[in-house]
Amino acid sequence: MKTKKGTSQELTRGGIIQEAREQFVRNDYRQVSMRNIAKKLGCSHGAIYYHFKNKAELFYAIVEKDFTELNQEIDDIVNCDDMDDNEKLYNLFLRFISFGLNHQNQFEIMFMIRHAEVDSLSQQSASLSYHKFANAIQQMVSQPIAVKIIWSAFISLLGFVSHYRGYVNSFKEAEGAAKTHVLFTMKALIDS
Amino acid sequence: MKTKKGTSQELTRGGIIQEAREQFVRNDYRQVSMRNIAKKLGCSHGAIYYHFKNKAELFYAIVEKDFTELNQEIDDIVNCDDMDDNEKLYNLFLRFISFGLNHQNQFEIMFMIRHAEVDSLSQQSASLSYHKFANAIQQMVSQPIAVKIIWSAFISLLGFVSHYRGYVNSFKEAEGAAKTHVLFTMKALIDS
DNA sequence: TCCTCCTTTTGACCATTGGTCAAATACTGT
DNA sequence: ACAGTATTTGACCAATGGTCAAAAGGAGGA
Repeated sequence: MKTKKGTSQELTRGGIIQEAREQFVRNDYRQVSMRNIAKKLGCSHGAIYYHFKNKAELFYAIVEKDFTELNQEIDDIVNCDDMDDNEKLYNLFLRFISFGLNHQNQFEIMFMIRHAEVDSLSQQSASLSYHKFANAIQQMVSQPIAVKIIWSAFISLLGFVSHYRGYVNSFKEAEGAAKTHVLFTMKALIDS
Repeated sequence: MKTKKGTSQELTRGGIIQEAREQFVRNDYRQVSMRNIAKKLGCSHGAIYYHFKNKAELFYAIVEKDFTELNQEIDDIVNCDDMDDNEKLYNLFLRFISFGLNHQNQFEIMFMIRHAEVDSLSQQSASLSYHKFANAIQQMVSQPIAVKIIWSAFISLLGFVSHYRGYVNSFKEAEGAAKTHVLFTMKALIDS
């Protein structure tokens, strides 16, 4: 049986992830330590290694969950009936940035920083999210657009997140600049 | 007297920087260790701390030098007489990306990653380079452009470097994509 | 040559990290 | 109660950045 202690104090994957996420929200991958997570959980750091092979795997568990959320958001916009294509595109871009700035450290690991430890795990998820994003764009634009151009648009949004992460604590703080940048990016995309 | 050993084996700021740069080119800030630099220099790691207050200061010394180079390149393009404004803009953007991908780890510290240790030092240089860049753009475009738009163009280029760093070892390997992205960014900038 | 003063350098030391693992502990089913 | 398995512990390892008293190396003067 995998289930154990029906009592109070159990150390579960879920519990570890929860605490790890809390630390991960505020600090970057390398600043968060297994020992500190353990301390907050009231267990030894060794115990965490029973539930997760290593730090990378623990963080990937978080990243994966959050990216499911991003994929869902993309789908929601694509399937929404209340907007025309232009509005959809605008919202898609803005949501992408919003997600990036509200999940800064997860985003960093997925799309920005190459991290030998985490890469092998995150690459697939990142690629999946990108393809959802690219497909969404294709559907929202009247004439077919070169893949290269979509890629440039993606890169452009990535740049926004890449720069503002660290300067800003949440999307709200950069909302104005984000809207400008989204319009900027749309202009290049649509007039192509 | 500051001067010492007229003999062979002296440990100088310059020598340390040179070795540090070599390591910094291949590895990221946190992967480079003072101890390894010392080992390659044939001295103890403590000795480096005599010449540099800490790791951040050592790396800033490198970063600063490289950014002087970037500023120079920007000036060269602005003052060049063989190109019209559009060509200049194209080259400015491409050179910016080129610099970013050929100085990945320096660039990362200057424009991308927020690093409490290094930030206080690098902020000024980064800001200076950005302003040179922004002014150059203003000069190359016929009608005056909103500051916000220039900022978006900068962010867009930053995104390119931000993503390709780590996937690619030098500008050459991403040249094709870079050209596409530069044209993409110019389109948004000029049609504004 | 020897002694002093100042500049460098050393290497032991500290705290902290990710990770491992044998041994101890807590549970579960019988 | 016992056996067997699922967890936890904490000592241990190899790194890291950083500090600092002590040692070494030089230059100049007597």
